[in-house]
Amino acid sequence: MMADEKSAPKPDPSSHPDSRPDVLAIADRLHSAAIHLLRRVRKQDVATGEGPARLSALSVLVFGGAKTLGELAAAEQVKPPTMSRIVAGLARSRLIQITADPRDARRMRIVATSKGVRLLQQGRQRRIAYLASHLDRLTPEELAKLGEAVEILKKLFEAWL
Amino acid sequence: MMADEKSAPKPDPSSHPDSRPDVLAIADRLHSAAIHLLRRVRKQDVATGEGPARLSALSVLVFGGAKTLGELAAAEQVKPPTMSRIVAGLARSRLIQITADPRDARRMRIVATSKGVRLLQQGRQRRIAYLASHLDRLTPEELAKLGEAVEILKKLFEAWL
DNA sequence: CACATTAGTTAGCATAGCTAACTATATTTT
DNA sequence: AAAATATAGTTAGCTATGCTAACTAATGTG
Repeated sequence: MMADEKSAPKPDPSSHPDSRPDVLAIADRLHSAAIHLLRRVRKQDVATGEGPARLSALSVLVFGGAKTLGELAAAEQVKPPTMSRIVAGLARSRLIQITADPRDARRMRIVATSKGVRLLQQGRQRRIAYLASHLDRLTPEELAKLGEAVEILKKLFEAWL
Repeated sequence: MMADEKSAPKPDPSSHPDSRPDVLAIADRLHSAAIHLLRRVRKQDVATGEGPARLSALSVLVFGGAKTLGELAAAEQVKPPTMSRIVAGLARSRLIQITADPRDARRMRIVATSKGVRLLQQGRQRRIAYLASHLDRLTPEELAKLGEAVEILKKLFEAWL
């Protein structure tokens, strides 16, 4: 895990394309906050018995429907051989079902099984409940600000890649 | 990577300790936003030539000063054998310096070398600059809200573990 | 001094990432 | 239609990160 890295070195606006000098400082702390958040939440996933790459690929299938191996690899930003092994592991645990594509024998059609859906939803439930139990310490005003910030980020990500 | 998972199932306030029903929804989206953010920013680290575990351990040393192997393992929430290999890798790349503790020959004193400090700062620079270049699309108002939210999270984390 | 505790290492296992080289099927070109 | 090319996945083999169990070495403690 990254260390706290509280204080970034002072940005020098004259040598940087950013028009506003505080953007770097906010980027810095946002980065640090995201690391801290996930570091804490991820520990809940151990209870599912599956590793993070498998859980993540499974979530693509559960929320996005049937995919080929190549589509899954692209969605996860991973190379095909890597996804090949992840898929093999998920199949061994009976969390996905693989069938042949009738149009193109090279392709595989991958779907989550009901067991896969169940496992993912329970894991998600655990993570979110854990995070929510801590957010519960915040005041309603703080919570509202957090909600707004998340919406801003969501919008930003849509225009990112 | 986790899929988007936009819409959480409606929370049932009667069956959950949360007094406010929207806490779960905010937790859900905050979690998703953190995943998306780090997924994007982490790719900048490839340029350092070191893996994430080594960079993270190195950052603890750079920002926290000398540590023993056990202290590093605790800071990274990792078991000693894991940290043992991470430290070996960092030493091989001359990013850290290991000396014996004169008081206790079992302990090792680990510090970042100037090469280590340089590498970490450059990597950090890259990550933050990349993130900042995207945050630059936001309005000053949005940026300010983001800054507030980060402060709220920071405060929350301090009272977390 | 004998025994227990503590700090790190070694061995061995699993997951997860990569590239290079392969097989099998489709598509395109000649 | 045959040959060449392109595409989908797999296999083999490397590195890095995580773990537990079992070990060595040094320190404390009775």
